[in-house]
Amino acid sequence: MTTDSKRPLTLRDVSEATGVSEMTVSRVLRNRGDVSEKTRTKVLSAAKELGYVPNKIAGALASNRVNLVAVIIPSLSNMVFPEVLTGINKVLENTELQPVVGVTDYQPEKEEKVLYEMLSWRPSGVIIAGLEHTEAARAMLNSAGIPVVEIMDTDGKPVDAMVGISHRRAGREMAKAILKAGYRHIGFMGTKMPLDHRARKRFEGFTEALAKEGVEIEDREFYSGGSALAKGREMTQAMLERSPELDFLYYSNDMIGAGGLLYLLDQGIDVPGQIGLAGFNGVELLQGLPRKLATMDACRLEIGRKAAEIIAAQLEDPDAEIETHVTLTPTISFGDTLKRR
Amino acid sequence: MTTDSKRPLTLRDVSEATGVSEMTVSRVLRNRGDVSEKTRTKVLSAAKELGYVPNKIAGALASNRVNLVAVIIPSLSNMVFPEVLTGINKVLENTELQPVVGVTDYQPEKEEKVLYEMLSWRPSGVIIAGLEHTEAARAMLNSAGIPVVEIMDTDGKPVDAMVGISHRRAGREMAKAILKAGYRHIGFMGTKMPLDHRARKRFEGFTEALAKEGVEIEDREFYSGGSALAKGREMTQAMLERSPELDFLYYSNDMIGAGGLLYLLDQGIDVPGQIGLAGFNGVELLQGLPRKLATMDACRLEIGRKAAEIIAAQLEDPDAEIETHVTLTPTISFGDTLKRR
DNA sequence: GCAGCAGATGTCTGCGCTAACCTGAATGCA
DNA sequence: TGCATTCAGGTTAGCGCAGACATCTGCTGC
Repeated sequence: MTTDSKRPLTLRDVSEATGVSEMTVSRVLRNRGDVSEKTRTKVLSAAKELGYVPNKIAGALASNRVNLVAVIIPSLSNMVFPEVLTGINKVLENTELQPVVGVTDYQPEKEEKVLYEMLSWRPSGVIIAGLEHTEAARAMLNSAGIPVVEIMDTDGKPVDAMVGISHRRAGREMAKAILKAGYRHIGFMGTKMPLDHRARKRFEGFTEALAKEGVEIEDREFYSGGSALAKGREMTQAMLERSPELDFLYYSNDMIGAGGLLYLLDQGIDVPGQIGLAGFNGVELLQGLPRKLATMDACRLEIGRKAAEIIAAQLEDPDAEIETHVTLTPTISFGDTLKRR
Repeated sequence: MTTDSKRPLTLRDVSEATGVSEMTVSRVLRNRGDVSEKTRTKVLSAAKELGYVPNKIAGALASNRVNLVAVIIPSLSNMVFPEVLTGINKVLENTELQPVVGVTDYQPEKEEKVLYEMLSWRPSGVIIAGLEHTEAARAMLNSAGIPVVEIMDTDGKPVDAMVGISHRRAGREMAKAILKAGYRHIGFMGTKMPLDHRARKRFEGFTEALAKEGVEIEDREFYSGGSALAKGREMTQAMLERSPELDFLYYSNDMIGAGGLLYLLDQGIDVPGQIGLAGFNGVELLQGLPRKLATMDACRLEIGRKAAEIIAAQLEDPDAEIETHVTLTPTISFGDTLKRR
């Protein structure tokens, strides 16, 4: 079918094969301008026959248009960002735009590097996680001259647009719910991640709301690496041995919360009677647990969707009036682990 | 710091700011050729000052070199592909190469489209999941003139290189292990995915090895969508109500297996005495379960790593002798759910 | 003192494509 | 019939950068 040639094919090859000019071939392949049905089919069949694939690099340079949207996220290894990506994809699928993903591993310098690399491909927009960036990164975003949406978090000032939830508020709300349910001796477990600003903000909001009622966290532990589920188990065991008086455990994510839940059930401990539990994220996984862990939905899909919509809308009409500061409201889910019986 | 100008910056702007030629600026920014220390620092500081970001589109067109590696995978929503990506990243981090990810949702037409889109950016290599592609996709891969590595699966003929495991064999081995442990009444649960060829091949290998010993699967069920953990629960319950004589359940992935395990433990059923269980993938999650599910490691990280190494090696020296058909051997892990007491 | 050479820089050209403009033929309409 | 308009297609001129080669300087060695 295709002839394996040395030199990669260009418009000229297709043009020579059909006897029309390169420009006409270009028009056909892009569905632009008036081309007769006859030449159109002739060109298309020749292109297919040859196995011609347009060179977007040349096209982008000539037209100064690139259909790429840079998406920069810290990690792929928990389910939260893939779900955001799904939301982005859903929206961009209906457009000419294509997401391109870069991963930063929660490292600011790496974020800066990835951003630089991506901007050097002159994307049409940027979706980037978080509001905290190096100064250089912020400067790049500022002067890139393209729509920028910072996602996940709205506790801060964005470069351009932002879509997310207030993690501080999320922490506060959970604290209030816990206190309201009557728990008073609270332990906290989370990731050892000084650079996960969202986890940090949740924690701050949490302790702040507790403090307002004169309550303090009585024990805490942080982990890094390893299987989150197993870590949740281990940490929970260790913490309860150390601080048997605790009556509530707040986990910074659902995975370790689920580990803790499984451990407590194993031990025959009454949940939520003796000890209450809550996590964060509202991951789908929880649906299959023996008992539903209390959690708070992080609106991941919706964040991705909204962010992509903002980019798409701004590109379609740069002067359009668009809501550029979107704060979604996470809903708390009490499950079976946050209520006194 | 940076001045927000209308027109995007080019080499010329930096060149004018420093008084040297564009070419010298280009040389400095790419660390190529001899440039005096004095001009080097002058150029670098000017570039930084202006906030100049090179235009890789123009660079790629001029040099005919693109540092992108297309990575095409079916999904991001279970942990297997993200882990493959991690392996790829680990290797490419030490090179100039950059992965670019495309997702196909297990749809051949979408795969074809994504591949076309990616090839139009003229990447330096392609890593693509699976050996089954549309004829057009195969033709594109063939004539792209770049290294191609097909990953995950080695039961078939690759376009160029391949790295993976034999899923047929994986299914057979598991069947043998189950029979050897003495189980005879076997049920199967999996995803309703005619296009997940790897799951299909495992299933084929599995039934084939059972048949060799005169055993047949006595019940089966397929699901799609929803939380895998919850589905595992539901399906397991349904299947055991329907076929109480079963003494072993084989799940096509660990998530539903874990759901099944949790259900059985809830019910107080003796695992593995009364019923044995096994999944597939060796996901990290399992480490935190009350009982370790038997499973088979799919070598995901290693597959990603190897694939990236092949690409990197071929690009470094196209004539190098490289092992291009790599079949890894998955190890079976018996856990606590595959042995008669 | 000058050939010889390496280092440091500039000039010119073209990568493959598309925006913008141009041309010639066919058509419409008063 | 004459002129405007549409259609179908061609021509020209870059987009921003890097390769190839040319140029110029300063220095070594004899």
